[in-house]
Amino acid sequence: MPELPEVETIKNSLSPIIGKKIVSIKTSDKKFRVAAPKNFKDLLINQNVVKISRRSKYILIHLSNDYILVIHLGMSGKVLLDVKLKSTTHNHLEINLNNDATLIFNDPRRFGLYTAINQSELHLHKLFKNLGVEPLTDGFNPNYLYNILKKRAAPIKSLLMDASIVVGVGNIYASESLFRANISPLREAKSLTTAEISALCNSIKIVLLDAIESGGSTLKDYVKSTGDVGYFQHKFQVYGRNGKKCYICKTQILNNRIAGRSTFHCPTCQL
DNA sequence: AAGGTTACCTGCCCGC
DNA sequence: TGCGGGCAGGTAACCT
Repeated sequence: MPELPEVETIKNSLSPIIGKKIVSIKTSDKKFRVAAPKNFKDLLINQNVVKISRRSKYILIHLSNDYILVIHLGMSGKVLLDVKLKSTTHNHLEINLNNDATLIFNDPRRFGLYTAINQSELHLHKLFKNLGVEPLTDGFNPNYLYNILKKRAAPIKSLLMDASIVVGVGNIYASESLFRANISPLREAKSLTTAEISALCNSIKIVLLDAIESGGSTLKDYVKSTGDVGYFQHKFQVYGRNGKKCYICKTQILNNRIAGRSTFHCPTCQL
């Protein structure tokens, strides 16, 4: 489900659990691509939530024993605080806190994960050690991007979704950022001019910030931990608009498959 | 080594 | 109504 804006929105909505203590935990014991450690519950029980942060598309819930409850939502994951779902079939984590609140991690497709990692080992962990820069930091700038893109022949859109280059940009925001920078997603990365790279870098930041401000994008049933929906989907210029007219020039929006993913763009506005 | 393809899962929507 | 196919916001293992 979520890209950076959705994960950031969910993270922010979890602030009510800061300072609360974990009193009980129920897991589904269903198989995930990354298994939680055997002593997962022991690592969490009786610990206080110290703070909540985000790295890439991972939600990090920092505990008083220096362990971090790590949650990734994959394509279909949700994190809910005191919200009842129609079906609890895919609840994999139910965490009860000492204020009677319940945190739920629900994920039908199980492309996400939950685990506990010691704070001191996080940056060495296989899930984190190859992650690139955060797009909303100064480390993500035209110079950084140029030095990587100049050597690469892949379509620019594929590289925007490569988390070893820049994290958090998924299939929606890659298409939306390229539209706003007037760059075709099919372009060879190394063919981009420095001016185009600057525009793209800027577009990515603006689109992500705008989406965060809108509470993320709700496609099917994306909900914040409060159960509320996001609104950025109403601002999509190209994503999912295959065959519809470009809002700028009225040309039909195209859907191409790039590295196995649907990719939307306006062939007139984006060159 | 880079880039494309496939697999991992369930649910939903569409056409027959 | 039922079934099969295709698709879905992510990631990583695997092939050229």
